[in-house]
Amino acid sequence: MTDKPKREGRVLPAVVTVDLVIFTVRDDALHVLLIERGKEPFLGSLAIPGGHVRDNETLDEAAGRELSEETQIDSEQLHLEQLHSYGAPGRDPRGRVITVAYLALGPNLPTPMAGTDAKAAYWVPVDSVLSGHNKLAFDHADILGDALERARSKLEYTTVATAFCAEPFTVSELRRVYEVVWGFPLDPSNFRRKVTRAASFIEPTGERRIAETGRPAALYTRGKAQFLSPPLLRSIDATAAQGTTAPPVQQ
Amino acid sequence: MTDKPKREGRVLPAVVTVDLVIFTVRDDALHVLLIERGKEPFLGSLAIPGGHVRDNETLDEAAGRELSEETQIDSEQLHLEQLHSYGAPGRDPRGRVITVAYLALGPNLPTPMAGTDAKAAYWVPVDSVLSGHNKLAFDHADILGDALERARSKLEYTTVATAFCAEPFTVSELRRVYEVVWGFPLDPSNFRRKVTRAASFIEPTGERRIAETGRPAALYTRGKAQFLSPPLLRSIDATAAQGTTAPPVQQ
DNA sequence: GAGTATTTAAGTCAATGCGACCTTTAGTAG
DNA sequence: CTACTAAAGGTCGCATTGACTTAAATACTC
Repeated sequence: MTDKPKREGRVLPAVVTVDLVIFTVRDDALHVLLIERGKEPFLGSLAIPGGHVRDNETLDEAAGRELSEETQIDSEQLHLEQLHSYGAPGRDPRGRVITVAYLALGPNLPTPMAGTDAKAAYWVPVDSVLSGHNKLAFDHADILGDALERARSKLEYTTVATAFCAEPFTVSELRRVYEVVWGFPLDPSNFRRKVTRAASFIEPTGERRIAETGRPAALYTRGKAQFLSPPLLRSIDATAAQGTTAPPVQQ
Repeated sequence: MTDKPKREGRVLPAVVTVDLVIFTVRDDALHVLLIERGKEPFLGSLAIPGGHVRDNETLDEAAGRELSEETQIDSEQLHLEQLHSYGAPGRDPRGRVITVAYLALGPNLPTPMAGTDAKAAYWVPVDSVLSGHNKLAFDHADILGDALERARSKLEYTTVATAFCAEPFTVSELRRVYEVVWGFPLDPSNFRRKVTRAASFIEPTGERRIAETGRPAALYTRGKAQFLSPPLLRSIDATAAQGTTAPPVQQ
């Protein structure tokens, strides 16, 4: 609705941006793409990438454009969804800025070497940010926290975990995604039973991958299912678990 | 991020609004609060209520303010959460308007007789809108559809269903909420077993309500639990069920 | 080539949760 | 007192899951 009279002069025209929390799994840890700010405010601070929405594009298109600018990856390859909007009056010292945050998930991506912007970009382990010595700019720590919880819960009842895997992938690689995002180990056998019996979660290719050691693993591609029913729940007592580094791998 | 240069003149200052999808259960059907628009565009059309975000308030505060303006109800009583943001270029013919949609759930509310605005407001059955002969203004039909799906899925894994019930309430009233929102009947006995054994979903008051007929029902208040674990899933085959009127009550 | 290490894959079993269905309880109406 | 109604509680079988064990397939070592 937009038909309120602009009485009291309190109605605001605002700047609208999109910010992206881009997650990937590398080195058995969840990483987020951060940029180093090149200007005030928060010059030199780390921040999640983003940019202005242009006047001829939808919010989703703006997010997709920023994503490919930052990662130089075909944004079709990545999972991208709107997360939440943030618009507290003081969140940007320059004025009223409403940002629509997006969550992107992708397989181990190349380090983006200075994208279209001259900003330096890095993959940073998420838990090193959250246990944060170097604080993020603006309210980006809140956004990152919300994105992490969204990702964790989406792994429970959807099939998005496959977005973290480059095709083809093995069941162990998929399990490693769950372990790294949730922060605790899963039983390999029960996990295999769950994902292979779930309808259209993963599809066998018939191929096998010869590992350096151990039995060759069967390869799979993403199935067409979007949801996991019944869900794969984080165990109730493990809900308190925190940390996003590699969980203690059971030896 | 807000540090992009305004090159190309394509960066837009936009109008930001909040729109509210307010659901309640009355007469065994899910209803949504709609207003009749008093000015162009879409003069005379039905729309979900909303208004501009003011320059000194957060998005949540703007939503809460609009909610109490429209319903004249203490917004503390209602469940209110951000739903999604909509900002397609053409969604408002007057210019670029980004709206942050909120979802509100409440017990059977009074019909708001012309709130602070002179607009007429009505409770309308949701399925009569969706099977829609009278189309909603703007992209409000999309917003309503997203809100309905959000409400349906939130009933599965959270305890928000109690937000539809005025305290104290009975198990049957709570079950009726699920049936009306999901659109199909539930087994009364299994539902009772589920909600009474779930930790802190509902708390018995010790009181009973004498009905016109049948055994008196025990009364409950909302428990402190926010999540339902394990969730109460819509049955898999019933996922295709549609409609939000009263499901066929098993006689 | 036999044995070991390692990882994948499959199987077992008890406990839990749930759908379907039935029985009992506590009130009203006649 | 009897019929009726809705609440409340119980039973039983099936599917899923967690914990654990066993088998299979490869590389490496001696």
